[in-house]
Amino acid sequence: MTIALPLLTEDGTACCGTVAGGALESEQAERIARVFKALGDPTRVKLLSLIGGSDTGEMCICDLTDPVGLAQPTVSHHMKQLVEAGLATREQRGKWAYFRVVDGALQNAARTLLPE
Amino acid sequence: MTIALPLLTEDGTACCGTVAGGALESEQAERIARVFKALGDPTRVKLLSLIGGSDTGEMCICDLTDPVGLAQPTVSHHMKQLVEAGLATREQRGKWAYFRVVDGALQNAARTLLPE
DNA sequence: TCGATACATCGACAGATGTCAATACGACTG
DNA sequence: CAGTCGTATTGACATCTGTCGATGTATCGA
Repeated sequence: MTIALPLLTEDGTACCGTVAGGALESEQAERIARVFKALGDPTRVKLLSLIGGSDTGEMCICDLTDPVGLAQPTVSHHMKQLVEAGLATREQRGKWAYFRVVDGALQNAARTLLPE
Repeated sequence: MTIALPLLTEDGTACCGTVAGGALESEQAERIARVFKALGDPTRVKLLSLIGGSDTGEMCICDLTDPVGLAQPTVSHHMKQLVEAGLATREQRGKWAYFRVVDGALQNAARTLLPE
């Protein structure tokens, strides 16, 4: 199964820019910043760690509201941010929406901070 | 219950041992988010890549305003954010303020995203 | 000493962000 | 079908953020 890599561009040449690898084009900087912006909120960091640390690897909103101590709409809002950043996926099963951490997404984000 | 949470494990100190309470989790989540918040702006990502990719490894504000296309106070503001996040250092030499990327800071940030 | 240069800070502003209550929507259940 | 449950959306609000012009501060050169 192939997963979209939010940090990588489609064109082969200017692909894979890293923060540590020299001057970045604006487009690459924006792409990189978009992911880290999603990681720039303590609630979202906690949400990702909760989901990724769960035994099944997936959690629904109702299981997340209590640990983070925020209202349901707020948690829903944060999860939407994470999904749009390519860090989480949403799957509806019955009444529940199950969220997972996208496999490899955090590794890809980390890679943009390391020297090439 | 103690879970190995890649995002919440401290690199050196007080790692994942006795205190896996919620309060400590929040504190670590905040510390992690603070760094990524600084990386969550395309201008700051570009600034870091410019400085880190320069031949001397350091640049002054006057050399940074043109590449990012923003006014001097704005660049100064962004560099302050990066310094406060621990990602850059500032050194005054004569009229100029030279900024460097903190050695190992990006690697440490990356490590908080990787599995233990 | 005077002017120029490099930078930080201030004040202001528009826009983004995090939060919640209220509400709407969809799916199950009786 | 009616009601309940889990989520998403909306609207509202306070706060934060990015940006710039104007101004203050320190340093250097003439």
